Amino acid sequence: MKDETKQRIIALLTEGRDISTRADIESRYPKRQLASGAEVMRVPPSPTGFVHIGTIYAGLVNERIAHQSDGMFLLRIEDTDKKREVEGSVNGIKEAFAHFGLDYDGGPDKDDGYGPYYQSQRGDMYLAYALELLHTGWAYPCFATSDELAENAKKQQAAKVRPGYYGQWALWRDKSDEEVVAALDAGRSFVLRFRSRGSHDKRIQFDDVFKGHMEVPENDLDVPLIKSDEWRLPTYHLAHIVDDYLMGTTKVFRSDEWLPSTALHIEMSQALGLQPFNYGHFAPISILDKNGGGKRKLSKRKDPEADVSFWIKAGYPVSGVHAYLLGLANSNFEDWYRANSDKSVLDFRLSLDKLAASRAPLLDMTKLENYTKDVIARLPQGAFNKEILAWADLHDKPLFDAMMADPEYTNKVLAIERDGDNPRKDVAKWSDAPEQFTYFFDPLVEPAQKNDDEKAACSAFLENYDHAADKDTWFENMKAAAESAGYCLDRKELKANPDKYRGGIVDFAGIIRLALTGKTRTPDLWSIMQIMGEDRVRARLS
RNA sequence: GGCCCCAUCUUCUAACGGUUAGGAAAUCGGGUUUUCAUCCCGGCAAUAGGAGUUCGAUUCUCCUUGGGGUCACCA
Repeated sequence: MKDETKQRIIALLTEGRDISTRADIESRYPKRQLASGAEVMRVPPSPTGFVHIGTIYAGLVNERIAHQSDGMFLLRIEDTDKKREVEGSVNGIKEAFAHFGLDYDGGPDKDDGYGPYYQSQRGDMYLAYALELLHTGWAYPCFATSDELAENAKKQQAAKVRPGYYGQWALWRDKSDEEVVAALDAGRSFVLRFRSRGSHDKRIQFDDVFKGHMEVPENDLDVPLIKSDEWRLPTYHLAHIVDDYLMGTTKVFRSDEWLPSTALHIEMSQALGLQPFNYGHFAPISILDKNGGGKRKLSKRKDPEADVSFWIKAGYPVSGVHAYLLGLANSNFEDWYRANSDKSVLDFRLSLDKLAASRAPLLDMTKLENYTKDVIARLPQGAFNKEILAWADLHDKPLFDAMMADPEYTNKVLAIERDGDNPRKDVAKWSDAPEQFTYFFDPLVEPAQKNDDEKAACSAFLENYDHAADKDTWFENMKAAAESAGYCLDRKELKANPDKYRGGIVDFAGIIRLALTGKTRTPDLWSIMQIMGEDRVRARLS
């Protein structure tokens, strides 16, 4: 291609804008001054909808590796596809990162000197590198229409050859200068494509942080570098190379879907005279298909738990989520967690060699709740109250109002059986609050309908009830009530003559519990009654 | 279809080539708590299949099967 033609292409790409040279740009982004061993990690979500829990997982891993090594953690918004962009997504990303405690050192609205962290604001930089590639013969314009591309693919399918834009199938790779000029004259739109020098028959090697030594075919795809749209933004491939180079990324962690394009990214690095990145590919979190189809990637459509706003609304405590995710990343976390119950989960040191996430781990909400229950049980009372109230304020106004109406009573309610070495573990997420506490608040409780047996049991209980009694005496009283109502106090006796009794003390207590709370599983009855007060107890049982 | 990744209990996983294949979650059973939980103890449960290398294979090699990814002007 003649220089003159290249100049025309450049003029069209830049639309008269003054594009800095690569040297200029690189002088503005000097190498970061960091201690040796410090890692610069990043997570690059695209603002195309809600935030995926996998992004939080990747974010946590990258953030831990960065900050454990006194390095930097960056959040880069990959918004090069303006058509797919969804309004408000960036806010969602920022909120989700804030919610899950992923503090980035560089990111949207937080420039550490290596920004901007919106790719759409870095267009000129990508162009500078793209133009260099054009000059050095590593790029060329392609005027193919989508119809032509589709026809190409059809032919390849018919010929049973490997699909893709490469070699002889690269329509515009070897066009003459005249043909390019003609297309330019006709005003046809074009993309700038990479001119690969690789061969599918040859193999290249690289070391993956997680998967170890890899050997794959060389890239030979002439992928688009710069799109034909009005913004002239780059595709992911170019943006990744340029950004991670300028931002000083030391390790590129990404999900497995990027593995096949790693050969391309290595070739592109070489085309720009750069050292290829240190890549690490991990399997994305998946979920068990409800229709029995087996494991699959967590899908935004079918699985509400893929969306972090589900997690936030449900009110899973952040450190419990951290614990679960850390356990997914490093299986030795569980042992550490048990041995260090007094420490913050973020004191755990994540190790890369154990993060051999080879298979897609299944999201296990039950195991997650096992962690969150424990985390909540360990929470200081003040923090617990604050979280419950905050959740209720947002999601259960009646409960919130009832709680606020009598703070002293509410404090007692929320503190029930949370002290001591073995606190209750009834609450796995803040949205469990209504189920656990609503029954304490009169305005929210429907009077229980009692059958004759229940009525008899309740009145027997009340006859023997002494609100001022201590727990032991209270229990003696309950036993007396049970006996008078026809319940057996002795297990063996009950087992021997089950027909002689209405049931055991367990059954009697169960009736009282149900009448008092409407539930079969609650904290200790005496404690509940002490908190509720005599009037309320008598009202509910009569 | 080509290429690539992956394969241990139901789930998450551990095991320098030598272990009764370990732990955790779930589940089941027992115990403590004269109620509910907590807590403690125990049970059930796996190396996808087939060759090969080796004294010895979950571990290394190959094949088969199965799952996933990719081959877009999406990232």
